[in-house]
Amino acid sequence: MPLDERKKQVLHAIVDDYVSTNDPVGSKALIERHNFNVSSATLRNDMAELEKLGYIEKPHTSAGRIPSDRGYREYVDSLMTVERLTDEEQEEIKSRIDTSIDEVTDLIKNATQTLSETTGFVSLSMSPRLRKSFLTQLKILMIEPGKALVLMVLSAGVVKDKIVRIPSYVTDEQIIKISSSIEKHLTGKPLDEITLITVESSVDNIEIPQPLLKQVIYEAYSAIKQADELNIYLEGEHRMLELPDFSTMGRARELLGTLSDSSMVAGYVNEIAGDDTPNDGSYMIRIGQEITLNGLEDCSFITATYNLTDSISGNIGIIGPKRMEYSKVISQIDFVTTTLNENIKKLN
Amino acid sequence: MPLDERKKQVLHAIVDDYVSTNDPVGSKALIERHNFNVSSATLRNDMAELEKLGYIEKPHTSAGRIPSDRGYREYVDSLMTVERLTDEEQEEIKSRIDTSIDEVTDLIKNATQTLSETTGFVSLSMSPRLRKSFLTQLKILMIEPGKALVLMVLSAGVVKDKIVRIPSYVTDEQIIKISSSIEKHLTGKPLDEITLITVESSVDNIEIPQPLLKQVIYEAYSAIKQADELNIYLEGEHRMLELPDFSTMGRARELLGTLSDSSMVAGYVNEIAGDDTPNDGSYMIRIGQEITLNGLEDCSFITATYNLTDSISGNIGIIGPKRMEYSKVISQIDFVTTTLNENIKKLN
DNA sequence: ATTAGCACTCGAACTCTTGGAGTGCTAAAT
DNA sequence: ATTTAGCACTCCAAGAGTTCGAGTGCTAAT
Repeated sequence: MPLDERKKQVLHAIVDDYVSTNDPVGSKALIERHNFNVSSATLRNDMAELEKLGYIEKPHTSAGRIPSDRGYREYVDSLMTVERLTDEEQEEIKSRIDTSIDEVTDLIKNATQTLSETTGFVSLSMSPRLRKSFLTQLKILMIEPGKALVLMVLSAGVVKDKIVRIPSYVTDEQIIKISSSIEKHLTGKPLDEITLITVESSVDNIEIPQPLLKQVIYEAYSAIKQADELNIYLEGEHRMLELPDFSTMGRARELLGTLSDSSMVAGYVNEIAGDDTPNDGSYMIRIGQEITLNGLEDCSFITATYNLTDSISGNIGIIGPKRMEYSKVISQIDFVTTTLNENIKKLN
Repeated sequence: MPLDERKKQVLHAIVDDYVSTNDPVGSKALIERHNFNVSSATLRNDMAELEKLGYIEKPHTSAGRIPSDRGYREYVDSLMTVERLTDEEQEEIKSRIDTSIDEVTDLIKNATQTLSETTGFVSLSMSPRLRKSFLTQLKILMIEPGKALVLMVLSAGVVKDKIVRIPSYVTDEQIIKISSSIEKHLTGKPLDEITLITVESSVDNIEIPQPLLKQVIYEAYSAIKQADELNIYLEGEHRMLELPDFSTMGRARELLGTLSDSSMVAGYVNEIAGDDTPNDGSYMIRIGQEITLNGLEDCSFITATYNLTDSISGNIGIIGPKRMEYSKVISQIDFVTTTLNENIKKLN
């Protein structure tokens, strides 16, 4: 049974009021603050109904109501309207984003910081998933005997490198040979199509002792694979302590404890980013219990997608209390992401 | 007036008890827990004296005493004895340190994490100060038109690189020329002796248009300078929330807020690392108000020095509550640092 | 379907009380 | 000159009790 118009308004109002006051909202307060042309008793009936349907709940018998996860979900999906930021707000964000940065990763970091500052929440960004990008250059450079640098340039203009250990008697010439041979065969290949076998077969007819060759190749391969790893960057954890929602030590502790395990968070973000294909290419939301990470039951995740190229993208977003101004936060994320994308384009 | 023997013992006992119980300690409790062969009244007199001298203080009239910053300082400087860790504790630490890591920065990170885990406090490491290290290789590699990678290998075996923008009409050959010319002249020079002028003069007689050359050189120079920047790595901030010392939101907020500004912390650590020349090459301590960072009035800093080479070193240490088991923590830091140094050596 | 009225609930905030651990001081003992 | 026993005093922490107000659900009337 779909909600009738007034019930929708009531739910909308409850979410708005609760978000702004942080107090459970009661029927009387609702009447005072909004122009329902009915009495509080009527609202009480509506609220009882909304509770039965699972949209709102009461912390205890004689308190007002607060939105449940489902209530927030309904609000986000069908009730709210996302407004554009005002010109001032846009200006504010733009001014914080440093346009002089010329390395993509720094650019993304900068946008992430901006996001945390403007929302007041934890922000995060995930490195682009590079499995679809392809190698444009691969060089192995001798650093000193026993130590080499594998340097890769990927299609997105991303540069990755890794120091690898090699047998100390491998010579400069041998490395150069191996390097150019691998490069010749692998250039243009997507990262996820490169396997140990591909790498090995790319150096077929080189007159270098097998075991030695094997080891160098293995190191080169693992360097390539490492370039494909997920990287997450979290920013502004301490801001969570400012929020009344986490003003009890227990909650705060659990939350920051979980966030400190960044690879766990990364895994989760990656998961939800894969789940939804963002409808209009915009944002994905997870609310409260929908989040499977420990200690984030009172949080919401909102992530958007930024693009390095048409096919290579990463995520940027926030983790905030589920009691947040979704409309505003979404438009902030949206604007930051848009600005970020523009700046990335300018770099190419 | 130096403290007489019993007063020293009293102060020692007060610090020990307060650290382990987190309760202000009174004369009776002291008698109960320690073998002073005097009455509580005598201890009361001693305590009054110690208070007059500024070693201890009372939170309020009818509470026990707690050590003042000065009291901790006395304890650390002259009272405590640093014990070796037990074999089990050493084993514990060793097992957490991953010996298979083969990149120095990862090694340091790993040691820092271990330090936070074993102490339960925030740990930190500062990248080595590289100004004294010298260039062993410098290459500029073309990535794509308009984009190049400056790659530096420093004497300590450290590899640094930076993507730089260059005019898009600079050709591969030109870059190679510039690169090898800079490398030839700069190899062997300590970082802090490299100025823009040095770099410029190293490419004196190259037949490349001046303005273009200038820009490439400037970028190369700034890449070199960037390699010399201080980098700090902080780990385990969330653990501070577990401590009773920061169980009030206000303190916790302020603390984490300050720690979130890592460049500020870096600046401070650098400062104190420069202040003291560690006597026996071991650790430096700052207690309570001695720390000039906001919100760290109830903390102590302990840092030690790790060495990449004889002349190149960085810092590793912890930030914990000033109410900590100094003796134990110091030996933990000491052991982690020793282990780290050993592992670094193994890499060379 | 809506509303007025009413009895009932429950937590937040306050006050009050009590108990215990601590102190400083004084006067006697060593 | 130290040390100690004794005592009056202080003050916080914790628990118990009280009050207050915003909320609720239900019923009967509109």
